[in-house]
Amino acid sequence: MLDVQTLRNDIHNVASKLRERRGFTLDVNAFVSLESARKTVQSDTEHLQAQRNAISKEIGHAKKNGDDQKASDLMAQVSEFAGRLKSNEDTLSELQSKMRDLLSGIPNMPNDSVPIGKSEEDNVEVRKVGVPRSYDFEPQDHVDIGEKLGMLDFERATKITGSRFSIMMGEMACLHRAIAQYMLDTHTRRHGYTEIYTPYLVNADSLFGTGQLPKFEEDLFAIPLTDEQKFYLIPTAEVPVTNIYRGEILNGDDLPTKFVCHTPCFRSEAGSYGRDTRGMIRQHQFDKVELVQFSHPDHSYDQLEALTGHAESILVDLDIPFRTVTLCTGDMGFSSTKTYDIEVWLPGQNAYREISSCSNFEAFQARRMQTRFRVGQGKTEFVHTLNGSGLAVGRTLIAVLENYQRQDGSVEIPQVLKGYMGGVEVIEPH
RNA sequence: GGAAGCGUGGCAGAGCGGUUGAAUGCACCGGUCUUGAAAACCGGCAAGGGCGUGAGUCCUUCGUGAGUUCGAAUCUCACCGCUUCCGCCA
Repeated sequence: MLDVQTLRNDIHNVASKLRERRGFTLDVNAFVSLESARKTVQSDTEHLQAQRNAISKEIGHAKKNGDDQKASDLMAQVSEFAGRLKSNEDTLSELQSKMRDLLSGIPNMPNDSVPIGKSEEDNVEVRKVGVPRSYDFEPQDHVDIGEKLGMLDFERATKITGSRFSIMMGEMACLHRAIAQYMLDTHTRRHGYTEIYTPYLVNADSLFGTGQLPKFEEDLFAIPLTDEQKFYLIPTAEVPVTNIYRGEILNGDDLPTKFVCHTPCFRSEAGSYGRDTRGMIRQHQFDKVELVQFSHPDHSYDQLEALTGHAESILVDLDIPFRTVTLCTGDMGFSSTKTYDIEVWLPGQNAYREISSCSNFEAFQARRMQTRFRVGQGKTEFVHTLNGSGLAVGRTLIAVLENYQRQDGSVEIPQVLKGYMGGVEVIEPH
C-alpha cells in the first residue's frame, strides 16, 4: 500500500509515475472526490462526536449532583442530532473502506534505479557467473534424465491428483531433500539467518499483508472452512514469515531481522495453461527455501544486494552457471520496488531459467501489515521488508540433474551435496 | 467433540455504566544524589487518525464485529483466540 499522505499531496505526480513505470492507470478523479468527501464527512462527524461527548460528561455531573431535570434536558439536546451523527458515522466508515479498497489495489512504485520497460525483454543483466560446460553428447532435459533413472514419475502423480504434480523416488527424492538441507545450513550458518518453521495454511489477512490479496486470489488454492472463513495454502513462505510481525512494533536495535524457511508452496498457475507443461518447472506444488528480512529503511537496498548474494552463493557452491537480471518496471511484481531474478543455466533447455526472485518492498507490505519499529523513545516508523528464494528447491534439482548429467544417463552429485547423500556420489539407473 | 473459565498499555495486574486513555507494580527514558555504579527520591512514558505553519486541539482504539445507552473496558449477542478438566488422536 502506498502512503495516503503522498497521494493527498502529490496525486498527479504519483499517477503519472505509475502510468509511465507500471502502465497502471490511477483513477485520479475517483481519488480526489473520495478524498474530499471523506474530509468533509470526517470533520463533521468528529465535531458532532465532540459535542456528544461533552454533553454526556455534563449529564454525568448532573446525575451525580442529583439534578435530574438538567440531565434530561441535556439528553434531549443530544437526541436532536443523534440521527445525524449516526448517519455521518456510517457514511464515514463507508468512505474509509472505499478508500482502503482503492489504495490496496494500487501497485508499488518502482525504485528510480529500476530500468523502464514493458516485458522480460527489457530486463537488464547485471552479472553472469560461470560458463555453461560443453557436452560431447546431446544433453537431455530433467524429464528424460529422471524417467530413465526410474526416479521421476509424472503419470502416477497425475493419477493421484492431477496435472502439474510429480513424484520423486529413491535417490532423486534424497537429492531433493539434500538440496533443501544444504540451503538451510548455508543460510543459517554462513549468512546469519534464523531458521523458522511456519504454518502452510494462512488466513486472508496474512495474504492481504504481503499483497497477494485482494488482487490475485485466482493464483491461490483455498480451503473453505465456514461460509465466512477460509484458509489458503501458502504460495510462498514469504506469506507466513513476513506476517509473523503483523501489527507489531519492533525494537529498531534488532534490525535487520533475517529468517530462512523451507516450505512447500502451492500455486494454482491460473493463466499459464500452455506454459511449461513439460516437467517440473511449473508445478502446483514445489518446495522452496525462502529468505525474508525486516530492515531499517536506510539500509534496505544494501540488504537487497546482500540477500541476492546469499541466494547466488548456493549456485556458486553448486558450480552451476547463472545470471542475475534486474527486472524492468513492466516485469516486476505488484508489491515490489526492485527485483533481481537469478536465472540458472539449464543445458536441457539451452536457456537460463528463473530460480530465484529477490525483492525489496520498502514499506509497501509493512504499511498493509502495520509492522513498525522504534529506536529508543523515538517515533514509530514502518520497517522495510525484503525476500528472495534461496532457492527454489525443485528447480535447483532440475539444474543439478541437467548440469551434472553424463552420457550414460547417470548424474554426478555436486561436491557440496555429497555429505548429505549418505555416501552416494553418482545416481545410476536401476 | 462436551464442560467451565479468561482475553485490559512493553510485561504483570486493578477496574465491572459517568471528569477512566485507563489505579498499582515492574521494565524503560530524563533528573537529583554519587568518583562511578547501585539504592533512594523527583519527573516522564500507548498507538492511529483529522484539522492547524505552529503552540495546540479534536476523534478513534481495553481480542474482533454488531447491539443497548445521553454515555460502554464495564451490559447483551455473535465470532476469534487462550487456559483447565473429560473424550479422541500423530
